Amino acid sequence: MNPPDISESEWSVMEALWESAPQTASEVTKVLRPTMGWAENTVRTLLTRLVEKGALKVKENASGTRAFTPAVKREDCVQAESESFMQRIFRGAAKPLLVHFASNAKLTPDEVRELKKLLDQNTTK
Amino acid sequence: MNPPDISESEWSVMEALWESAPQTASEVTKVLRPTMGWAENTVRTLLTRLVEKGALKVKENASGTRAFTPAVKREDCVQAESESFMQRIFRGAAKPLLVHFASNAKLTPDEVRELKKLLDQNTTK
DNA sequence: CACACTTCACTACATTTGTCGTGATATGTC
DNA sequence: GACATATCACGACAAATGTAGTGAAGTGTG
Repeated sequence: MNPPDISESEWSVMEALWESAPQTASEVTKVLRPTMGWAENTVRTLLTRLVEKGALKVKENASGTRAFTPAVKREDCVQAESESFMQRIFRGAAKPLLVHFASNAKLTPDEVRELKKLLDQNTTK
Repeated sequence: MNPPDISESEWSVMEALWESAPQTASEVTKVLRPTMGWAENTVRTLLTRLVEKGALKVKENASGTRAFTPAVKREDCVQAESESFMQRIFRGAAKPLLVHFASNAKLTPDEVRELKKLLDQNTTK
């Protein structure tokens, strides 16, 4: 039910597929090679592991090649990672976390306005 | 210069020592056993690894036993972990991160007020 | 059809992490 | 001084991660 654990390298692969899916192994490789510099087999290994973990689904097309599609929603994974990060580093407390990032971030006045609005909704909700 | 990578289990050990230092291995064990259920040797291994990584310093006292003290500041480690988390999950962008946590957190009106103030300072700074 | 190229399934192998166990040493207690 | 205890340094070992190589099998091309 919960999104599976996705390692750092695997996360890059997932991003490529959340961005656009389905994609074959070679397609994903083409996308990631510039940034990651990975050999195609490396990408294939990551894809296989992600399928085993249930994070991806494979679809075999007519010509026998396979394409990969996310089986979990990005938002769910973000949620899970965020939760675990907050636990680990901020002892589960949202406020210190927000304080940390709100103090360190460089934001435009517009973004600040938007965030303040979100915070207001938070209160009233 | 940069804080070393600190794994999840290791982080618990660091927390114990940031909380109070110096402490001997047995003291740290006593602190962590209830929550973690670790054998003393497990704690010792983690301590040793943290020393190797340069996250802890050892001080041998008169009686030959050793006590551990953080060699890196918690704030610096939090900073590093936060940065890498933001990179990984939010592609380095602070705003979506803040949106995520601001939307999901349960905050008291007071906390909301405080955060809004922080955001304002952010703008003017 | 024979060969080159693509796609895969397997295997491999070093590191890091999580969890200890063993055996030597040092110390406090009778 | 002999024994129970506490403390350490080392070694162990499985699972997860990062990063590929090999060899078989399918496919398009002359």
